[in-house]
Amino acid sequence: MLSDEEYEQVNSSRKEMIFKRNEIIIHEGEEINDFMYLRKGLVKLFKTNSKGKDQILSINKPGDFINLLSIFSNKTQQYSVTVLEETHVCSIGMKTILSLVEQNSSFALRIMNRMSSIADEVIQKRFEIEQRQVKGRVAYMLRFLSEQIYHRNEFRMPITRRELGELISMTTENVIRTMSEFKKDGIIDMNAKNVNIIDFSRLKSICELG
Amino acid sequence: MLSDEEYEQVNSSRKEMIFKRNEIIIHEGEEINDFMYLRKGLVKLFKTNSKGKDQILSINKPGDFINLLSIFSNKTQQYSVTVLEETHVCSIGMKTILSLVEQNSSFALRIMNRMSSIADEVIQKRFEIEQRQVKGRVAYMLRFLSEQIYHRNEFRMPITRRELGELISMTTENVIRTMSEFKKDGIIDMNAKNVNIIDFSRLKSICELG
DNA sequence: TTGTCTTTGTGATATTTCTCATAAAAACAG
DNA sequence: CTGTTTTTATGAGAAATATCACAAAGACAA
Repeated sequence: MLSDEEYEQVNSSRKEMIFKRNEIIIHEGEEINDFMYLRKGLVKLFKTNSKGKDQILSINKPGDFINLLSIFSNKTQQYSVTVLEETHVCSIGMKTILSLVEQNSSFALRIMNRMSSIADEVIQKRFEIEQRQVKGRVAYMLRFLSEQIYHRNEFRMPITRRELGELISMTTENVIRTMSEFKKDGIIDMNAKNVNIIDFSRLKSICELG
Repeated sequence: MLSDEEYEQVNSSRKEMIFKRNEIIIHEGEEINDFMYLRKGLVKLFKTNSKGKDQILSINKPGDFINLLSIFSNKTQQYSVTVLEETHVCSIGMKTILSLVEQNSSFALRIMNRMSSIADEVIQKRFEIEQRQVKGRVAYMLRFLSEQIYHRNEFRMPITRRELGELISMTTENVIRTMSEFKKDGIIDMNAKNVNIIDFSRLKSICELG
C-alpha cells in the first residue's frame, strides 16, 4: 500500500522495543507521541477508576494496534497498557503517520478501516460480557483465551483471577469459585495457572446459554 | 475545511429525511450506503442479542454521526437505530465521502478525529455504567438526560423504563423501583414520563458514589 | 368510545453476587 | 534460603438483583 519512498519514511522513524512481564508500556494520561503496534507477546489495556479499581478493556495480541482508538482525537493516552508476556512493540512517530495520511489516501482509508473494526469489536465484546452472568462470562473468557490467543485447549493463564475479574466486572472470589466449579464438574482441569479445557462443548454451551 | 467544489459535491449527494417517533432509521444487518448525521431530534442505537433482548448502546442527539463507527469497516450496519423524538437525518452517499477522503487529507483527518473520540466516549460510558450498581446507574442516566440532552432539570423521559433498563443492563422492575425510591426520598419528582430533578446535588452524589 | 396492548407500579420470593474472614500455596525480594 | 507479599481457595452471611405474579394507568387502534 505504501510506495518505496513512503516505506522508507516509516522504516526510518520506526523504533522497536522489548518489554518484560509486568512492565508498563503506556501510562494513562501520558502524551501520545507514537503509533504503537504489537509485534510479539501479550498485553492488557486498562483504566483505573475513581475508586482506585482497575477495569480491563482488552487483552491484545500480536498484530494489534494498542493505541489506535485514542490516537487521532486525544493528546493523551486513554488507557494504560502493561505486559502479560514478553512483548515486542513497534512504534512509529505520529508525525510520520500524519504525513502518510496526507500523502496517501489508501493508507488513510486503511487506517479508518482498522479503527472502525477495532471499535466495533471492543463494543461487541463489552456487550457479550454484559449480557451474561458470572459462569457465562468466565466461560466466554476461557474460550477467548483458548480460541483467539493460544489456539489450543491447554494453556497457562496469562492473567490472575483478580485480573480476570477486572475484565468481566466481577469480584476475584466469584471468578475463583466459578473456575473451581468448572473443575469439579469436569469441564476444565486446572492447577494454579495451568488450565486445560477438557469438555469444550460443555464450556461452549455455558458460554452460549448464560 | 472543504473547497467550494467539494462542498458542492457533498451538497448534491446530500439527502434530508424526517422520521417520526418509533420509526426505524437503520436496521442492524442492512447494507451501509450512506454516512448519516443527526440534524435534529433524538434516537437510540441498539442491538438485539441472541436471546432476543435489546441492548441499547447510546442515545444520540443532533450533531452526532449515527453510523460512523461501523461505516469504514463493515458492509453492513452493526446497530439498529430508531427514533425517540421526531428526527431530521442528513445522509451523504458513501461514494462522496470516500472520494472526499481521497481528495482532501484534512477532511480525512477530521473524520479520524471524530471516529476516535466517538469510540473513546462510547467505551468510557460503558465503563462508567459497569462500575456502578442500579442506583448509581439510574442516577448516571438521569444526569445524562438532564445535563447532556435537555439542559434543564425538568424533562419528559424520551425512553420507557424498560429501555432505560436496556441501556444500563438492568431489569425493568429494578429501574422502576429505583426511580420510585428516588421520588420517595425527594431527589426527583415524577409522574409517568415527566421527571423533575429536585435535589440535584444528592443525585450527583449517588451517581458518584455508587 | 371501546377494547387491547403496553407501560408503570408493587409485593413476595428466589437467585446471584458481594463482602468479610481466614488459610494454604505460590511468587518474589533480599 | 527466609521472610514477605500476592494469589488461590473456601465458607458463611449480607446485600443486590432477578423473577414471577398481578393490578392499575396510559397509549393506541378500530
